[in-house]
Amino acid sequence: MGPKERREREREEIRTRILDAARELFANEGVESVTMRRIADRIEYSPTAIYFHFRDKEALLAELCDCDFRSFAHGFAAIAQIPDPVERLRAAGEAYVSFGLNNPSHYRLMFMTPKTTEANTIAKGNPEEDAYAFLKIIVVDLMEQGRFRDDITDSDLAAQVIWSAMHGMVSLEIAKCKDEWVEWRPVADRARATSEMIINGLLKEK
Amino acid sequence: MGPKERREREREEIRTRILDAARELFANEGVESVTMRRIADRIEYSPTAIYFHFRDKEALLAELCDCDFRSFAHGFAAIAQIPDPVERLRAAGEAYVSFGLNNPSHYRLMFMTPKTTEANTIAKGNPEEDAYAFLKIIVVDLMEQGRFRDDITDSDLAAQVIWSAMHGMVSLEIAKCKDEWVEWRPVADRARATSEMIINGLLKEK
DNA sequence: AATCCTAACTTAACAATGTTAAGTAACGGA
DNA sequence: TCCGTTACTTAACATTGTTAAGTTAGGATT
Repeated sequence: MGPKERREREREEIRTRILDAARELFANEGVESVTMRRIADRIEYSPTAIYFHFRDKEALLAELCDCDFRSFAHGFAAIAQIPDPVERLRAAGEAYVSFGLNNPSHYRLMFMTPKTTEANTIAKGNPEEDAYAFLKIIVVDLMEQGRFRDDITDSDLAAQVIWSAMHGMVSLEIAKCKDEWVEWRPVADRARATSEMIINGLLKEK
Repeated sequence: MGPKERREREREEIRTRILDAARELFANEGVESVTMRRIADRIEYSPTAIYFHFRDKEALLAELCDCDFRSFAHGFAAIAQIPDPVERLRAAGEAYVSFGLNNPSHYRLMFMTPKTTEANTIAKGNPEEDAYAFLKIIVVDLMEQGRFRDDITDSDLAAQVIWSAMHGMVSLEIAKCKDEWVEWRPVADRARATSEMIINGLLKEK
């Protein structure tokens, strides 16, 4: 079955070329520059050709988002080696913030935009692809070591609260950094203070 | 100067009619339903008439946003009466979350959408119009009573960290509540846990 | 080998959007 | 009475996502 496989391969190739073009536009010029026509220009196809490979623009963006989630999770690989879960949590927080500030377009698409599609291809629960799973391992490690305050027993709840707090910092920075209404403290200071608040607020003293 | 004033008044009236129509569309059908043509339909004017009263769509939305910020801040009036700043903080957090969950469209526009315009008409620093100022008063009260941990001395930094954490909760709920990737705990539980984390994380024990 | 069919496109078009250009009607001041 | 400004309207433009209707090339079928 030679020709059939070649066709399949070629189809996959143009698919990734579309995704790459979209990703590049997206990262360089922001989400509003990602139009079907501009993607098409870049790969020297007509705009309609894209529809043969993706149901619609949203499906294309969803697939981009999936890739981003995976590479985002990969970014935590080195941190997974840190033995002390408190230090690991601190490092993960720092990495999370760095990602958001360095990739605001991606962060917005990933975490600040309501999704209408539900299907994704992330290996749920695998910490190498699923950053939430990575965080949960930290939380469970902390819990097993008895580091949490006694009233905190739900590891999912704890993980979600931790994530939310860091997300709040990053997303507010992305959405409101231009706003002069508030005298913003440097984002690095806010990040550190948030980390310490999380640790002091959830863990036992000392 | 009779006619001139009447003109002025009529002008103001149609202006608010435009804003009201936009607000209604916005609250009922989401931000993507707010088009110049639909607003125009509602007030039985042509779409171009709106441009005589607002520079462009963004200016219109910015003005809506201003109104929302003001009424948002007004929502804290009753809470201002609570004498104990810790209880006031708790109540403010609850009110903040309620507002976000009950008005997700407004919340998105106010806090989750990067602004390109800078001018607004909020009385900065007045806690009746400026919710950040309201929060800051709580923080300053706490600080004057010596309730904060010793390493926390910057009231703006503290206010921003508190706000971020609550915002993270609300915004994640709005953007990702449909996402089945995470086994979300009930948002009310997350809200309470976040509040407690803030209080335990920033204040002295007991 | 001739035919057909389907996969992979292209061109043209549609409807919806924000926005602008050009025209018009009314009304107050000179 | 005339003029000009104010407050609009109609028509149009450019840009978007998306679809309809071809077209072409190459493997499969008879």
